[in-house]
Amino acid sequence: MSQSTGGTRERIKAVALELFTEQGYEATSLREVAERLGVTKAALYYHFKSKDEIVSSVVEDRLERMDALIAWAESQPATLATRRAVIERYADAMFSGEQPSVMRFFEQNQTALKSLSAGRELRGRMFRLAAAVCQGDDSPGAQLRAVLALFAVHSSWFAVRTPEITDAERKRVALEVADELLAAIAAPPARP
Amino acid sequence: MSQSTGGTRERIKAVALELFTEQGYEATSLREVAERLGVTKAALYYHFKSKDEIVSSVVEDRLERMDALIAWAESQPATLATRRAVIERYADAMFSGEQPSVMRFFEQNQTALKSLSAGRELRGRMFRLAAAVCQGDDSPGAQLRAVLALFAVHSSWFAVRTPEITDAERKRVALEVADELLAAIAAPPARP
DNA sequence: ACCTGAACACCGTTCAAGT
DNA sequence: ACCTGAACACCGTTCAAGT
Repeated sequence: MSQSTGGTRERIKAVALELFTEQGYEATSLREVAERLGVTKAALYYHFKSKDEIVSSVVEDRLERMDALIAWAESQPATLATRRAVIERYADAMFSGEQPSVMRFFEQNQTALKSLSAGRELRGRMFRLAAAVCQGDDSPGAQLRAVLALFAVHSSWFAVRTPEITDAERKRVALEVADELLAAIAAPPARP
Repeated sequence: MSQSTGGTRERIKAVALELFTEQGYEATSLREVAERLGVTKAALYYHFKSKDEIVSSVVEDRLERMDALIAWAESQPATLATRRAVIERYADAMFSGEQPSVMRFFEQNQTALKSLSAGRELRGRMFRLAAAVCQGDDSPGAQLRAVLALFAVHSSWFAVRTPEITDAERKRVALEVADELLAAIAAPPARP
């Protein structure tokens, strides 16, 4: 509908995501992005308000997915089954569609993301999701286990150095380790 | 001995570490560092070859500690007791002396560190240490658990949001969770 | 040995101007 | 609506020059 900007806006997003992931956000200049598109640096500012805002648009989908997941997680009972389901859905989201590239970008640019609005939003969502995962047990141990269970999904992308391992295998092992961590979070007494 | 540079070099390191941690490496300009010291930007280049090299000098101690720990870890038998001892020593190093500030810098600047020589060195050491921790079991699950055990130490700094928790408590809970993860790494058959 | 002043190429951003 | 050219203040780095 409001897609009046032809394809240029999408092409900028794609090229920026690629370069930001390869070289890092700060290390990639808008001149490079513009050159790759055969366009002038100033042209980018017709489509985006700032460099920061290019990242926001890339990360948008992911933020929405996380919001949906958080809402769902918070609506479920605080049981082990819920915790496992949340992590599994998270892993599904991370390993599916075009999210893996966004994911690699995220891993590469954690620090830069801190000073970007989109980055702070993402970080906030991670903490809310972790809180939802350890819902019903707010002990330090539970908080740490919840965060590490989410990290297990992320880490499986780079921590496992076995050659020729498939994405499916990475996911399986991530969930296996996450499950162990979650099992040590206490479930509150069942409510009548 | 070769400490001919009075105290300026050390003052630069201290101020840079502080600002880099607060605002991030890329977001901190050398002008800010210089101004804080009442000195000109160019003066910094008398003491350091580049901005990058300021970080290297800050991270130097830590690299040496990690080298020592890796060497020790690799010389020990591949038992659960060793894995636990490595993580415990790692935690001790992270929680002691002036390392906590370097640690926070490290957490804040993971991405920037990737394009810095010092950062790549640190990352390399982390992987070697993880490999040493899961020595004797190179399955994907073991690799992931080893990395997460190290992460547990790091994460305890920010993942646990309980107010008024002490550093000692953070360390205790980190080691508790790490121990669980390590227990699931297989020990090779004992050698005669 | 220690530091300054001035210059360098590059950065993100703005804006009047063109089609 | 879409893009350019030229300018802005700022960045990291260099270097001749001062003490």
